[in-house]
Formats: sequence, structure tokens, C-alpha cells
Amino acid sequence: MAHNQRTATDCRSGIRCGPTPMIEIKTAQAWQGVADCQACAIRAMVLFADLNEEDFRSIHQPIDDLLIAAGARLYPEGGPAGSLFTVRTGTVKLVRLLADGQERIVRLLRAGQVAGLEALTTGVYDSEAVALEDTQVCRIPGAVVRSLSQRSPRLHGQLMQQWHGAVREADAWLADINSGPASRRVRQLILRMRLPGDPAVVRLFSREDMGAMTGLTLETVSRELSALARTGLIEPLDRQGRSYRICDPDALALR
Amino acid sequence: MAHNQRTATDCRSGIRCGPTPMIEIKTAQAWQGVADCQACAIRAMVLFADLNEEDFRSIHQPIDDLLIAAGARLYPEGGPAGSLFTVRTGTVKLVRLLADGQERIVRLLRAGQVAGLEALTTGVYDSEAVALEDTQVCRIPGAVVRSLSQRSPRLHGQLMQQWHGAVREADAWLADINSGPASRRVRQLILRMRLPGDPAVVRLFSREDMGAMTGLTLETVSRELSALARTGLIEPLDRQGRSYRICDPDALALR
DNA sequence: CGGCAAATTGAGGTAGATCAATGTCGGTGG
DNA sequence: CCACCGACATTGATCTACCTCAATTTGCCG
Repeated sequence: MAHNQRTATDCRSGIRCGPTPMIEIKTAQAWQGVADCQACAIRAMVLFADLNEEDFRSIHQPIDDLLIAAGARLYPEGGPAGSLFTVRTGTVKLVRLLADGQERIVRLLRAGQVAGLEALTTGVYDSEAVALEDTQVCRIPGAVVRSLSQRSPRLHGQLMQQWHGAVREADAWLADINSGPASRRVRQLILRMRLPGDPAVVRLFSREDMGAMTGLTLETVSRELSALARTGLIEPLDRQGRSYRICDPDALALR
Repeated sequence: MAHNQRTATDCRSGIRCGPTPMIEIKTAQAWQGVADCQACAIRAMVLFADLNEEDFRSIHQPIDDLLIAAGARLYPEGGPAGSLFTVRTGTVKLVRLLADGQERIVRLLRAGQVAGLEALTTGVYDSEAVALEDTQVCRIPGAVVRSLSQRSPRLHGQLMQQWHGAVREADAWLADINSGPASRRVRQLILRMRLPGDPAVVRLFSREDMGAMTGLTLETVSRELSALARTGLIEPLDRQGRSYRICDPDALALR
């Protein structure tokens, strides 16, 4: 692709707090928070899985529960990284701006993953984070995690796993959906975007975003999707091109 | 690129121990080892920078100093990850094998970086690691680092930095040298491969490896290099196409 | 000197980019 | 309720950057 100059969907608004904005969770209330988080989609916020009450008492900064509207930005590339964000529900894209103004989506984060781990080290966000749909996150000050991770071996282990997951994702992103012909890229992307609850269904994104993920133009992505639908490997479930039924997963996985 | 079927340089030999094979470093000798490592290229083995003698006494498994011959493999993709490897000198490529037999280089590791951090979590290597040139590494059992990292806050911090560096590298690999037209990819790769000691000189690799790094064919890489040399942005320093002088860094960096 | 591996260069074909038109959905206002 | 509008997906027609295939060239080593 000879870099298309179009810019991605506008993210005009900053962080927007939803119905339950800025819920402060600290000390005694923290247990409530943990209980909530353990209840929330599977592993979300596992970071704090085994902290004890004393640990929570030592937290002197607020942990906020935020609802990020679709298209809103969690933080900008190069911005000061004060907090990390555990994704509870929804999807976050990590975007890097190229020198020529193009945007490249380097990774997606979903429930249980953490955005902004940079807050633990350099203090500068390496990429922009934007919600792809309405998304719930917990905003945790980096200092909180840094100090707790010294004390709690299991938090320490969870951080390792988060980092490892990020590296794995990044490598897979390159090897799976940014390698080979257009058809393979789109097919791999589809397989990765299956709903955890129902693997026979995918929720996709704007063709522009899908292009920024695969390194293709939006037109090529659209054509490939149409071709897959025509061949019967997938079947549209709506008329906006966002949901598809996967009819033949094995055929999609072919090379 | 419609996936070229050629396979990468053969890595027939396994790990080969060089002139100083299997030097066991433990307990009392460990201090020697640390001293050596601090002397070795800049930050190599910073992982152990601030451990004390008691920490070293608690190491019950051998830490080996290995010399990996160019082309030899440290570990295979999917293999059991028992150890991690700090690179002291040389260059290691991390390779992922695609479904169609193609190989994709997802990252390079140089002095001060660590290969096989997976040994700290899943215990399975996510990618193959192969020395691109004669390379010195320290092989450290994952169990050693796991247990020490509980005790030493600074080792803990060093691990965070290593993970973060890996993610940054992976993202940059995608955004910088796997995006945009062929010329840009090759130029970005050149800029990244400058010698730390002399930023006006680059050491490159086989055109095949460079293709696996950029997602281009070896012919395209060769053509782009020739074009850059013809335009005077770079100048060959040998006749094997491995070393070049960078004449105009700013022009190389252009978009 | 001969043989091999790797780099370079050339000629032609093609996958995907580009430019452009049309179609579809959802919202808004009369 | 319908006409209009803007955003986005789809489809078509060309164009081109890169791949593919293939021939030379170059350097290295026995």
C-alpha cells in the first residue's frame, strides 16, 4: 500500500464519563470494588486478584471506574503516562501515527487486558488509545501498581502475564494479520474477532479501521469481505457490514 | 507480496558452545560473573545489576556463558522455555513461521536485551531465536529469575523495562519497517541498524533476512538499496552489501 | 581455476492501490 | 410520513508498485 492519506475516524471528544463517572474506590470500599471486578467479564482487573485488605488500605490514590464512549480517546501518543487502564468490557485500539500522517493500529485490547502499561516504566504513552465501542475501564494510577507490585508476588506475576500477552499480541498481529496476501489477512482478522461467547459470530469494525489493522486499503478489505460472503465462508448478519456469521472456520484458517 | 515460498538460511546446527563453553557461574564465582557482565558491552545483563551476595548464594542452578555461532539456533518456536538469554554481544533474530512455510522476522535483539522472556510465564517459546552473527549470551534458568525477582525490587524493575522494551520494539517494527512503500521500509531499517559506536555506518544482513524483516522480497530490498546508493544517500563499504556508510541520515528519515 | 552461494539487474505479470461512481442506512427537519 | 443529507460500504475501471521468473555478476573457498 502506498500510504493512503486519509485520517481515521475523528476522536473529537476526550475521555467521557458515562452513567457512573468517577466512582472512587479506596480503602474499605476497595473490597466492594474487587468483588465487582471479579464479577465483571471473566478476568477483568485480575491484576488485583489476591491483594489483601492491608494492601488496599495502602492505596492513597483514587481508582476510577470509567465508561469511554465509542470513538473517545483514553490517552494520546506521547502523552504523560500516569495511569494504566484495565479493560472490563468493550474494545480499545492502540494507534501509532506514522510520519506521513497515516495511522496504524498496532493492537486491540479487550476484556481482561491492560492499556498503558507504559505507566509502570517510562511514563510516556507509546501509542494513542481509542475506544472502538462503548468501553468500561478501570483507571489505576501507575504509582499504585508500582508500589503494590513490590509487595504482592501474585500481582507481580499478573504483570508479567500482561506484558507477555502484549508481546504475543504484537508479534501475532505482525505475523498473522500483516503478512501474506490480502485475503489471508482479512480471514485471519475475522478469526481473531470472533465473539468469546459465540465463536460462530464476528463483530467487525469500520473498513477504514480494518485497513489500518491489516495494512490494506478500506476498498481492498471491503472487496475481500464481499468475496468471502459470495463464496459462502461468511454470511452478513446486518446490513452495515459489522456482524457476520462464520460458516466455515476451517476454510477461513487455510494458510 | 504474495508470500514467497523460499525458506530462510538453514540453521542446521543446534546451540554451539564457543571458545569458552559452559562456564559455570555460581555462588562465590558469581561476583566475578557480575563484574564481567558489567564490563561487557554497556548494559548487558543489567538484570542482575544490584543483586547482593546472598542473592547469588541462593542460585542453585548454573548460569552459562555461551557463544552462539552465526546461523545457530538458541531455541525453536514452540519449544519448552526453560531459560532466558541475555544478549551480551551480537544480534539475535526472533522468527515466526507462518502457516504457509514462510518465515517472518518479528524482532531483533542486541546487546542488553533479553531473548526468551517467555520462560518467566508460559514456559513455551513464542518464536524461534537464531543468531544473525556470532553472538555471546548468558543463559539463565527461568526459575532463577522468577525466584530472585520476588526478592529484588530492582530486578523486578529491570524485568518491567525488558518487557516494555520488547513491546516497544514490536510495535515499532510494525509501524516503522512494515508500513508504507518499499523505499521507506528499507530506509527505516537502515536507520535502525546503525552501529551504536558509529552512527554513520550500518551493518546489514542477507537480502533474504531483510526481506523477512520488511515484508518485501529479497529482490525488492536489493533494488531499493541500489537505488539509495545510486542517489548517494548511502555508500557501500564492502562488496558483499553488508556495510554501508550513511551519507544523508535526514534524507533517509524522510517519511 | 572451477564451483557455489549470494547480490544484482532485467523483463513481464499481477495483486492491490487509486480514483470515482453508486448504493444503503440512519438521522433530521419540514 | 417523506425528502434530504451525511457517513459509510460496495463496486467498477484503471494504474502502478511490487512480485515472479530468470539471467548475470560478484565474491569466496577449496
